Amino acid sequence: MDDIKEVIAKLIENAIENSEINTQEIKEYIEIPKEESNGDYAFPCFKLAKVLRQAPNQIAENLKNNIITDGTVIDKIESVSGYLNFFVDKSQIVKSAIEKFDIQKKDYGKLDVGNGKRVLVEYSSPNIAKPFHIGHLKTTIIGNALYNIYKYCGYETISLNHLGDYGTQFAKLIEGYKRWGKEYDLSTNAIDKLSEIYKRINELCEEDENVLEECRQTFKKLEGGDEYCVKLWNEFKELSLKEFDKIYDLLNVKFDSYKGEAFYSDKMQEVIDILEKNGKLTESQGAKVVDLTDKGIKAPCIIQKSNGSSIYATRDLAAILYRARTYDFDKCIYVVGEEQNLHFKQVFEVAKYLDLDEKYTNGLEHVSYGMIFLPEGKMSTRKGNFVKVEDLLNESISKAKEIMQDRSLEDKEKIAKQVGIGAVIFEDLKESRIKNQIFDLNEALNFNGETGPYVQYMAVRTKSVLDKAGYVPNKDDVDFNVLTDDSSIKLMKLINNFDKIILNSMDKNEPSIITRYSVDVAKAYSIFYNNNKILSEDRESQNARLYLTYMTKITLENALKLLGIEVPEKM
RNA sequence: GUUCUUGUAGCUCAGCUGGAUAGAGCAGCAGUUUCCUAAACUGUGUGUCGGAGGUUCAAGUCCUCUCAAGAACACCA
Repeated sequence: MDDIKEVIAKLIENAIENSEINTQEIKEYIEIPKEESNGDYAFPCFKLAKVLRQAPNQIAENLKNNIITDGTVIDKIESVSGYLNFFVDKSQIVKSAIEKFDIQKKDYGKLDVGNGKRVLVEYSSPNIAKPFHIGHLKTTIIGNALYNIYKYCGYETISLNHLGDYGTQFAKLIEGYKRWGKEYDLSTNAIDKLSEIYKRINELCEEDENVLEECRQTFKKLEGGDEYCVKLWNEFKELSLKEFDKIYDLLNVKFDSYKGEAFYSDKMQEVIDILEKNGKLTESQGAKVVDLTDKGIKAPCIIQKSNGSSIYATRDLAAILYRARTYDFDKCIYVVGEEQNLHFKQVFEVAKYLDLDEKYTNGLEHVSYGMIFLPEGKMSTRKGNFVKVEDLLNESISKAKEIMQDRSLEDKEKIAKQVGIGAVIFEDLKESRIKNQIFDLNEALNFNGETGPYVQYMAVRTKSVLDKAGYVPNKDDVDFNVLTDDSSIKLMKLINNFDKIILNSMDKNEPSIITRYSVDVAKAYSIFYNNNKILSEDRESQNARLYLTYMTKITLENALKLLGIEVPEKM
């Protein structure tokens, strides 16, 4: 339908007796009216008022008289209060949309803007030995969706799970294990027990400053490669990964690399050396820092603690060096909560002092998202008030099962999983990333209205209609005029927008744009379905409607796939 | 205190890079299954777009100020 826009722009250009305004400019001004009664395209004449020294409504009126629509795709033109409204021949809209779809079919919406470029997506990055709660869900789900979206746009995409497997917290755990390890059997529910130990040692640290100091010393030992500490650390890590993989399997999330913070522990010295060489390191209160006040950041970035041990900023910097060399990335995005805004601002600034090519430092981007609260407040692993992802998913799955119990379906187990998990993923991708969210179980388990199951249901519906028909018609067998009613046109126009939606979603790193779009398509199909009998004796109209059903099916499936949601065969 | 983010219907949120009468879902109420799956569809809303100024032919959208909520602000990540 871009071709139609082009035609309109040309028509307008030819009608304007002023060469200062070119087609490109006009094309940018052309918009799609919200109200259908205002046509398919509209050209606001206000911007021309100054150039042409005429009132907008007069310009519109003149243009209307000067534009010759004979032999074009334009049915009629109306001039309404400064707007020039274009009504396009409906069958042309249908034709244009179908031809565009037919080129790609199953790959509909796929783009090539990223061809030859590589993007790294760091996400999930849970802390070892801590329960995977709903606070970690957003980064995992958003990151996975972005990974899919970039890939669909032609990028070579690499997913990184930057495990939180380092730091004083570990030393605390080791200290706790030393004290009470014998009381726990780590062969089952390891994470629950480890977090219990973590909770206990934290309480002790709060009571006794000496214990905290002991933990800091233990961290130094761990960093120094102390055998006992490293052995424990490895054990904890393996136990944790096993638990995380259970959830990643459920969510169908995969990582190309699990290199956590510890991996960079021996790569930090280089960061310090380069910064030192470039004269960027200063001593402050015993610590080595990079001052960033000239960059408008008041807080300095700590590179080395006063006791000589490392800090996470240094590890992130080492990771940037490593990734630039290993992956030669064009873009490296970090899907991490907004509470780390300052941290990434600092790290990205300091990265510019690491003698890296600008390509890399310009490609760094923090994709932040809002916080999740429980109705009773902030979640805290230490205090033990959190909702585990595993529990949430299981609850969602049993809810799906419950709804299905009276239906005769095969493999309800599988369907319940697809629907239950789809609902949770969808819920997390529905709103703009940045919004804070108070977790509401009822809302998460609501399967009616603008939800995952709703969109899945519509996708399944397209499948069963096609199944019942037993064939997918050929493009050439479609009579475009069958699809010119309001509900068909609306659906057709929406489907035609898919590529623009994907591009927009990628540009903004905002999967919710696709989520909302999928609801729009599903809703439009539902209305179309209710208004039109698809399967009928009339072969002409059946073919046309079946083809639109096929277009809807592919669009919904691809949209959901980008979000990381499966479509069941039946539900 | 400083910086960042958010503020749109009872609740949760859309609102494209300023454009025509600000939209959905949920909750509520009232309807729709001899007809391709009712996880559906139809109808039903008196909104100071947090407030005040300003820019513009045009502001929910841009600028300034202000109020409220959340977050961050040196050796946790």
